[in-house]
Amino acid sequence: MLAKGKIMESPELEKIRDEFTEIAGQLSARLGLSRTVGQLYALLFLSDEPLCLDYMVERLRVSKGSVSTNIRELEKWGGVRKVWVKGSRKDFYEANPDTLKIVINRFKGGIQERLNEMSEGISRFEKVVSEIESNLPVEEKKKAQFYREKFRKVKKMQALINTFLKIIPKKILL
Amino acid sequence: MLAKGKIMESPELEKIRDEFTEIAGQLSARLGLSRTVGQLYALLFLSDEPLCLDYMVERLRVSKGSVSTNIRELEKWGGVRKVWVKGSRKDFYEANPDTLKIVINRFKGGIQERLNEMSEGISRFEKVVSEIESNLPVEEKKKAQFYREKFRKVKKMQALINTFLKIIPKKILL
DNA sequence: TACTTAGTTTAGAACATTCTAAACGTTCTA
DNA sequence: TAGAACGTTTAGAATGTTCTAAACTAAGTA
Repeated sequence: MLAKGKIMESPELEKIRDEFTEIAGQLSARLGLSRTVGQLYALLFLSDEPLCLDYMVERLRVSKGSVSTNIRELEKWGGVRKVWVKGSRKDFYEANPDTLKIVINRFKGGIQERLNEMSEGISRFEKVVSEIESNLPVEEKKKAQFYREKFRKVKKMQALINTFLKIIPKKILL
Repeated sequence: MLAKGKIMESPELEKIRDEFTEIAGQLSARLGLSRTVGQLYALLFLSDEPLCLDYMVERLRVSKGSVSTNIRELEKWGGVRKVWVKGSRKDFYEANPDTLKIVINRFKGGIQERLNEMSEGISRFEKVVSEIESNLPVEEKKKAQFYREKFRKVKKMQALINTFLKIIPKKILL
């Protein structure tokens, strides 16, 4: 199953590895990823050699389909990469050791997407308000003004977050 | 329904408000909160007066139970606060205007909890490894060493994230 | 060509989350 | 004290996600 054939493991080390992957799985689930994604990454992170699908299936007791789907998900955002192991026609994977970078990039990407969605909405709203404002009765005009103010606040927040996201890598990575 | 009696609204402004809350709801859902929490906060954020449960029920077309539960969730982490409106025995709420602070605090808290869980695990693992290491066969000793190294890496990451979380408020808030 | 091996895709099962509707407990009012 | 007003709690419905099992595709091997 392993790249260079299976070796016997001490039950204690085996247990540590299982618990490690389990914790990573929970972490992953809490962060909005699937549990299996976290488990897979952890398993590879804690391995000194590339692993094949069947091995991961056996170790984590999950279905082959699930491993297949989730490992490709991981691959998509650079969490693991496929490696060649000569003498085998299986796919082997190894973890990208730069865990922090992976997490941060994914995280940044997600936030930025959301911010963009919000921005589109806000622009649209501002446009509508300026179009209708002159035709509103006094009371409503006040409300329109109030909305404007709020939209400005939201945009300011978005800008803050954006500049902040840009400085993250410098601050945290080395 | 409103604190000072209901006023007619222009349909355009009404539509903007509904879309605004909708977007906030989606944002909220993506960030791991319930959709309704986001909608409630957005509705209050965009209101120039405190709102009561029934009004929120009517505006968002969600059940009273859901509003009750979710507004208290929001209250718990400082997103909204209950205000007194004289002449009514209803509960009125207003949004904490410091949106960014709320989000960041919640976010920080969540991450820190997860880090602590991880830390506990890692400490336990390190203890076990050092206890059993001397009794392991050569091949396994190497693996134990390898595990140690990985644990050290994880701890280093945790430390980085922790110091980073501490500087967030200064960097982003004002 | 038939068989084996490996990975992918998919229909539906299992599960967790969040909602609704309704019952409920309190507090106020007449 | 009866009834209304209000918010809370809860059982179960609706929904969404992620898994499994099995069918499938592709590629190597005998």
